[in-house]
Formats: sequence, structure tokens, C-alpha cells
Amino acid sequence: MSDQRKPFPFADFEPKWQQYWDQNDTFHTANPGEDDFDASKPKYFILDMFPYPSGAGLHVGHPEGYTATDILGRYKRMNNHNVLHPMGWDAFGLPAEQYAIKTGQHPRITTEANIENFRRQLKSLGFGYDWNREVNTTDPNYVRWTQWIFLQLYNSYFNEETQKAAPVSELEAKGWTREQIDDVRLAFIHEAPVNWSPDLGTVLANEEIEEWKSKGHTVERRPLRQWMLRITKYADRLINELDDLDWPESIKLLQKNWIGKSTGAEVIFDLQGHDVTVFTTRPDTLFGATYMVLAPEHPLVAEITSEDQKNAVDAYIQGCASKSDLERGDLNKDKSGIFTGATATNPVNGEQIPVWIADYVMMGYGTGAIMAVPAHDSRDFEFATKFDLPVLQVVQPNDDSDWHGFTGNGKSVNSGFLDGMKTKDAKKAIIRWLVDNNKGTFKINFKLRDWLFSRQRYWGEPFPIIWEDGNHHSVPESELPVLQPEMDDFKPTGSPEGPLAKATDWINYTETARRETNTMPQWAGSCWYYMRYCDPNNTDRFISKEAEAYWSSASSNTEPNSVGMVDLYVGGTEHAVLHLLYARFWHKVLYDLGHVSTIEPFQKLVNQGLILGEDGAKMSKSLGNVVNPDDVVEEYGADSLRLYEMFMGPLEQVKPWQMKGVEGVSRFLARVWRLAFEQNQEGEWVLSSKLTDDKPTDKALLKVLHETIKKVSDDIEKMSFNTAISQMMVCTNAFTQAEKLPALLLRDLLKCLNPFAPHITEEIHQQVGDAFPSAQCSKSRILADRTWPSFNEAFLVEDEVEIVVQVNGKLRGKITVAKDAPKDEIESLAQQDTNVLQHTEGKTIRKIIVVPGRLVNIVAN
RNA sequence: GCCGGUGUGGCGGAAUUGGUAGACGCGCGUGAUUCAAAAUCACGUUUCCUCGGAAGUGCGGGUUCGAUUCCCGCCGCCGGUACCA
Repeated sequence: MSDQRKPFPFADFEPKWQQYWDQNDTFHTANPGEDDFDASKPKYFILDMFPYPSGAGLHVGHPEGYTATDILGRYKRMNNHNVLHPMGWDAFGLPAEQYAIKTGQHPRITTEANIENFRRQLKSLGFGYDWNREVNTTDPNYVRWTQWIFLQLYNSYFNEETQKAAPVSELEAKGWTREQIDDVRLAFIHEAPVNWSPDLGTVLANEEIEEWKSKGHTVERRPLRQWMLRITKYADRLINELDDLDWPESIKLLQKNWIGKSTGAEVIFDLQGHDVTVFTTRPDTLFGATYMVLAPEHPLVAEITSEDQKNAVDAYIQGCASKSDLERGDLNKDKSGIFTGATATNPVNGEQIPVWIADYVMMGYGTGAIMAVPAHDSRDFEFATKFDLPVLQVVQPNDDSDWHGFTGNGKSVNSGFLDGMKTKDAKKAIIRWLVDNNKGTFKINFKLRDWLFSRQRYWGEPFPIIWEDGNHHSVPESELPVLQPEMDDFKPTGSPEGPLAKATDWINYTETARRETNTMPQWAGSCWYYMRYCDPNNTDRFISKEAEAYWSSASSNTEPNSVGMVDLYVGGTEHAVLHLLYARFWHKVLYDLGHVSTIEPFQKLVNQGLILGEDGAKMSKSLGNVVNPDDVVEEYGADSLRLYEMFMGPLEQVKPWQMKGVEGVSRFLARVWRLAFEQNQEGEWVLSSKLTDDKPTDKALLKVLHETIKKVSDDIEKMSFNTAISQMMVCTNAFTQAEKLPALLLRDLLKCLNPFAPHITEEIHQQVGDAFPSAQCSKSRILADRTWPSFNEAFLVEDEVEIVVQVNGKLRGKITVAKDAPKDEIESLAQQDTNVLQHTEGKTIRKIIVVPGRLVNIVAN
């Protein structure tokens, strides 16, 4: 006996079973074509967001999602599925590189050590991963295919007619020039202001700025030559194809808002001889445009500014530039701006309107210029009020609300030929007018920008690109992977070339050709890792056609209009827009090019809620409220940790950690243990004398067991793990109180509990099976390989049911009747109840409502 | 500001989608066991009171025989977002 103080000897059997699963490859899943592949079983592809192996190791948030998927994976296995449930490492990333810069140690070494630790921790929690399929984004054989996918993007363009990616070789065949082709590639070179962080020595994607700023780094705008990915071409599909996904609506909405589609029109104004195009979602309000605003960075500003306004305008622009570094709009609610001295002509009515400059108009969206309709736009209204500009009503609200600042739909007024039209019709009419008069056109705009894809880092995938005579071309596929050169100095150069530029031998590809020295962002590897799991060791393709076809096939219980490859994806909300949007984009490109057979990567998405510290605050080192899974395993065992994380509350919900709660589920597991074992005088665990080899006959026990089988099955499907556990507690309490417990009953409870607490259930199953072979707990087959129990409806029904009697909706009594008692019998019985009689005395019974099997409500007054 | 989520005992949370509010667990209380403690087991535990009831799911209305659940109007907390024309 090991530790007398532990309520059950988990420290003895947990490592034992982990070793068993490892050595027997219990959770290995065969691929089509392999000997042990069973094509008759449906597939179930279940995916965790793979971790970045940080030096800090696992935190309790990781096992939350991982336990949920493990339960589902084990459950599906027991329900005759080929379950693909793998794990891997998103191992490129800044911390390893920054550590390398500080110490000179190669990032690969740190990364390997961290992975080692993560793997140990995950194994100590007994997750049923197929470790043969482990992927590592930094592995040369993985990098190779990341670069290969990049080349698919590089060698493709977006065909507007088919709305699909297609090879640029099509364009070559049509006689397009190199320059023309380079302009349409999905991966392209672009010189534009980007977000450059001087202290990180790299550029960042728009999406990343906030994260790094919050960590105290500075970010500034700087024009640089960068690799971009043309994700904007997929904006419409990225919105529309969300429809068939089984994702939380809030996440779909988040993505839609991020993509930010707005429908409207472009209108051309004459600005002193220049055509200035503005974008508006409300072309119907064109008659109400009383001034125009240009962004401070607008290229026409210098030219159109009048002599007497020049100093003021310059000063204003200067002011904007200096504060652009700070949070330009963050808490700056006050509008600012300056008159240019110029006027523009409103094309629809010839009105001369003043042209202003203001930083509430941004160069990066639309055209960097707006027509201001202060009467029906809150920002324009605020601006016009402050600078005393005219406000002209052009929309009449349908109700009698105030038209000042009214932004809804109504009827056009003061708008010439639009007068009297509904907003919707007025939009159509004015667009027709604009088109007919060459003054504008229908237009859709997106907030989504093209994806800035290059970074100035060492620890990332190099681009498989060569520069020669100012042109770029790809390296031959046979040269993949292109790996970083070995270096000792990983410091950023501070220049946009990045640290790879210091590897002088490496960058010289030939006498005249140089390698691209930028590397890819960390998102690259995580964009397609789920595919690689399907065929992780393939050296000929990123995934074999057979593996792709099988793991993309319909699962037994997915929706008929299922469009995603992975059946279930579980992870945190922090990836709601970035990772999930990028991965969908890559997947669609690969679909267009015929490399994958589904249009979406992830059919169902579930976000697990954050686990807060015991104090209700977010776990953080500085608050000292971080819970280390290793400590919990040491103290209570892996099963207790797993079970507690699932028992805390609904998976999706944010919830605080309570060590007392871990103790509670640990006590529950101890009770399960004591169903099978009792301690003798020496303190050794021996088989419980309560266990029998009898055929189960006790109706009450059969009922609670079968209720449990039913509820646990349903709840696992619904991912309502906390209620499943609570039902197993009810069952265990009933079993504990029984005089005798047939081993057969215990076995089925163990099966239900196995996906949640795999170690203890296997251990009990094995030991009890040795003693009671008749309970079919044979030693040769472990629980994980057995089939999930099915419940028998016959055990659930009761002959008699308790019915609640209410008088005027208030509980007054309870009666017990036969389960199929007729309505009138229930009614009369209910009225005879003494307490009911007391409450109906002296009153007239108006109505009696009988809900069969539930209640009777007597309405009396 | 806008968008989304959420609000139930001392605490984490249940409630068959309109039908006994508080399952299960924590904590607490009482008892058994023990020389004693821990562990374990049994019972109790929404609140108030005159022990018969009364009130009660953020607040105020409504629909209904009946509302945590549906409708209208507020309030609080959490998350996302930030002048996107």
C-alpha cells in the first residue's frame, strides 16, 4: 500500500495505465490502406487547438478543452467510430526567439525542451491521443508543406468569374506578362504603410497590433515592401459559407463584423477640377451632403488647400501625424478638423460645398474621403455642430421622431427626384442616376484588409522565394523545405530585412540571385495543422488523397449539409477571428485548387470558457492565483483533475477554480473505488464483500443504472458534462447504499465513467474482472475497447407515479397513481386529498387541469 | 457608444424547453464510529414567521390555470469592438 492518506491509490495505477495505453498503442487510429483499418466504421475527427509549448508548461485552461474532447473521443470509440484525435505543437513563436536572443541558445533547443515537458504533462492526464500522429510546425517535414501551401497561393490568382482560386499558368497561357501576373497572385509583394514595431524589430498584422501594444511594445506606421495574402478576395465567401457551420452564433457574428461588408455606392465629386470619389452606404442622402471631408493623409490635400488656409492645414496634419502613434481615436471623442479653403460640387444638384480635413476620416477605409450628411450621420452631425456647418434634412422618419441625426430608414425629402421614395427605393434610384450620368456606381466595401504575411524574425518558416533582377520567383518544389541557416546571432537587424539577412552564405542563392529573408508569421503553421494530422508522415504530399477523402467524409451524426472536415473543434474564444479566419481562407484556396474536398475546415466549433482563479480574477503570475495541473495531479490524481474541470459547470462558461471542488470529486471517485474495494485490518484494499456474482434483479438499482446510462449518453452528445457527472454521482450513491451490488451493474457504471476518469475505471474493471469472470469483465479486454452500454427502456418505467396537486397554482398535495391512470380518476383522487380539501373549502371549482404523469391544478375561487 | 453573453441559496451550479425551483457538489449543522482526531457513514441545510403558512430565480409590468422558462420596459456584471462613412 502506498500512501495511506490518499482515499484511493491513484498514484499506483495512474502511471500504470498511461504506460499500458502507450505500449499497446491503444488510441492509435489506422488510416485507409493500413492493415488494421476498418472501413465499415464511420469517422469522427475531433480536434483541440494545439498549444504553443511555452516555458511555463500547461495551465489548467488546457485540460479543460482537452478533457472535453477526450471524453467525446473515447465515447465515440466505444460507439464504434474511427476516432481521429491527435495533438501537436504550434512551436514557432516569439518567446523562444527572444530567449535565444538573450542567451544565444538556438530556439530549437528551447522549443524541444518545452515540447518534452508539455508532452509529459499531457500524458500524465491520460488523454487518449494518437501520439503517432503528433505534428510540430517547426519540423522540417512540416515546414516543407507549409511552404508548399504558400507556393500554391503564390502560383494562384483569384478568378472573378468563378469566384475561385486558379493557377496563374492559365494567365501565362493567355499571354499575360510577368508584371501583370505578379499583380494578381494570391501571395504578392506590396509596398505600403505597415505596422512596424521598432522594439520587436518586425512588422505586425493589423490583427496583432492590439495584443503586442497591450504587452507594452510600440507600433508605428511605416511604408515597407511586404508579402501579402489576398484574403480580401474571399471576403464574400468567408461570410456566406459560415451559414452551414455549426458554430456559436456569436463567433459567426464576430467574423462577419471583422470582415465588415457594407453595401452602398461610390460618388464622384468635382473638387476644383479633380475627380474625388467617396464611398457611402447612404447614397439616398446625397442631396443632404453639405460638406466634404478628406482624411489628413489624402493625396489631394496639398494641391487643393488654399493659400490662406495652408499654414493651418499643415499644422493640423502635423498634429494628426504625431498623435497617430498614440491611440488616435481611442478616448478622443472630440471631433477635430480644419477647412481647406476649397469647395467641391455636389454632382446631383451642383451645390458648392466646403471641403474639410478631419482625422475622423481614415485613409485606410473606402477612398479616404467622405460626403458628410450631418442630418443623418451621427459623426457628421457632431462635426457639423462643432464647426457650425449647415445641416439639411433629407430623410423623414416613419414615426414622428426627430430628424436631426436620424440614421434610420424613412422617406426622402428635399431631394429632388427622390422625394417621397422609401430609403430602399431612393438608394436604387440614385445609383441608377449616378451610373447614367457617369457620376458614380454601386459599390461594396469591406473592413477586411489583405493579410500582411511577412515577419522579420528568425524563428519562422522562410519564404521559398528567390529575388533576381528585382523580380521574385519560387524555388523548385524539390528544394523544399527551405530551412533557416544555422546562426548564433538571432537579434533583429532593426531593418525590414530581418535577422536572416545576416546569414551571408545562405542568402546567396546563385551569383546573381538572393533569397527572400523574411519569414512567415506564426499563423502559417496553425492554418493547416489539422490536415497534417490525417497523414503526418507523408513525404510525397501534404496529405494523401485517400486520407483526405476518408477524414473529410461525412461522420455518422453530422448534419446532412455538413461542409467541414473536422467534426468538432474545441478551443478558446481568443482565436475567434484571427486563426479561424486565416485557416478558413487557406482551406478554401486548397479547395479551389482541388487539394481538399470540403469548403470549410471546421464543422462544429465549441469555445471553452476561461477558468478564473480562486479569487474570481483571471489567473496570472502577478496575482499569484495560478493553479498548476502538476500539483493537482500529485495531490488528487489525474482522474480527479479531469473530472473536476468537467464538473465545474458548462464547458462554454467562465468559472472560478475551487480547490474544495477538486476534493469533492476526488471524494466521489473514492466512493466509486469503495464500491469495489474495502480496506482490511492491515489497511490493504481488498475486494468488497458487497460485490456479488448474481444476476441483477433489484429494480431500484437497475432503474438508477439505466437512467444513468441514458443521461450520460445524452449529456456527452450535448457536451453537458457537468450534468452527466452529477447523474453518475446519484448512481454511485444508490450503489453505495445497496446491501449487495452485482458486479454486472458496477461494470456498466464503470463504462459510463470511463471516458471521464479512465484510470480508476480501468483499474477497478481489471481487478473486479479477475474475481467475477461471469460479469464479463475479462482481463483480455480493457474498458476503452469495449462497447458503450445501452439502456433498457423497460427498467426506466415505473408502475406508479407521483402526481403533484396544486390549488390555484400553489402546491397543496401529492398523490400516487398508476402510471396509466385515467384522467377522471386522477381528478377525483386529487380532490380527495385532505390538504387540497382545506384549500378548496368554500370555493367553487372552476376548472381542473391535468398534466398526465406530472400534476393536477385545481382552479377555484 | 455599438455588438454579444449573463444574472437562481453562503458558494459552483441543476431544472425534461411552460408544469413540484434549488438536482449534484462545496460549505455549514446534528448524530454514529473513535480514547481522541482525520477519514468514513446517516440525517438536515432558500428566506421569514405566530409551525399553519407566507415570500422567493436582478428590478417593474404583461400573457397564462400555471412563468427561472414566453412578451414589453429598465438595472447590474462579464467579454468583444472602437469614428469603417
